[in-house]
Amino acid sequence: MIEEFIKELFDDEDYIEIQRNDLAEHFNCVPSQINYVISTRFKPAQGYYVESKRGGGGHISIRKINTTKSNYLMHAISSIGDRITSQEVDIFLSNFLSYEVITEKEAKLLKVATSDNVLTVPQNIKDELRAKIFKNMLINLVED
Amino acid sequence: MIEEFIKELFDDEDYIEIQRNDLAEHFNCVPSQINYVISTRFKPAQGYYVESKRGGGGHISIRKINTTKSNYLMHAISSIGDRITSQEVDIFLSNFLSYEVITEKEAKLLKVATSDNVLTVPQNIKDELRAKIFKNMLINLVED
DNA sequence: TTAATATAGGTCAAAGAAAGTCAAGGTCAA
DNA sequence: TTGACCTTGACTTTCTTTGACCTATATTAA
Repeated sequence: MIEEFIKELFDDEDYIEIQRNDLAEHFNCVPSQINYVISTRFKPAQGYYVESKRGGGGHISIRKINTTKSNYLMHAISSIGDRITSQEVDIFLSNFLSYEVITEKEAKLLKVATSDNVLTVPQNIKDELRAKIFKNMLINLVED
Repeated sequence: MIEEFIKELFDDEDYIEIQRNDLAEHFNCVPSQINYVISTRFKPAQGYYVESKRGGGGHISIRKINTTKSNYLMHAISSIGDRITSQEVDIFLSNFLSYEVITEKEAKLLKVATSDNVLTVPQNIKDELRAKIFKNMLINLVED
């Protein structure tokens, strides 16, 4: 019941905040019951990220993480061949950004690490090296 | 609430002055509550520099400082020469992490993009390329 | 020019308000 | 009757609120 209740709270949003004691009272159970539900039903593996704060005004916040992001990235990675140009990287990045699978900061890191200016190696191996760096970095952005 | 209120006061400026008693009255709390908020939410580590003056016309001034993180990173960047080994990168990263100037995820990206496995170029230019990639990525982590 | 007074802000410790942990016991289906 | 899952509550940890008392600065009166 508590699990259901919390999930309904999301209602289109991907972030909610609850108060442990209030919820416990609402369900007429001990507060630690809430912890139990959260730790068994809202694990990262289930696609949730939980934070909390104690003391006055304290609360528990739960964020839905988009597991499809990982799938999206994995798909992109496998579609990249042995070589990639700087322009192609740009296209990937702008797609990733518009689908919000990576952050601005991460995009910048990816771009810089694969930019022509930085990769001062002979033309014939540049795109190959770029593909290696790019793919390996992306793999590390896939969440588990 | 008080934290929010103060942060909104900045509104493009990087310097504000508040009066402790006024603020306390506005929020209907004891004046020392203001001190509490300031000391927990506007620490130097959070990028703020606080000064105050007692007596008539007294006030508390808060200045947004260019986070020490940026300075720390800038310093690190300029200390890196034209070449760097993979082991040296590791040391930098573990320092960055312990000073919390970068996130785990960013550290992973930096490591991957500069790792020996990924940089498949001749030994003699490997450390040089690594330094270029590393420094350029770091520059993009410096916030403004 | 002092001395007194008013007007700020500072400190700290105690009490209060949440949330976290963990182990003991309960339930129930296989 | 055993194992997986759930419930409970005593105790702990973390964060916030409050108020009594302290210190610094400005203003005014003597």
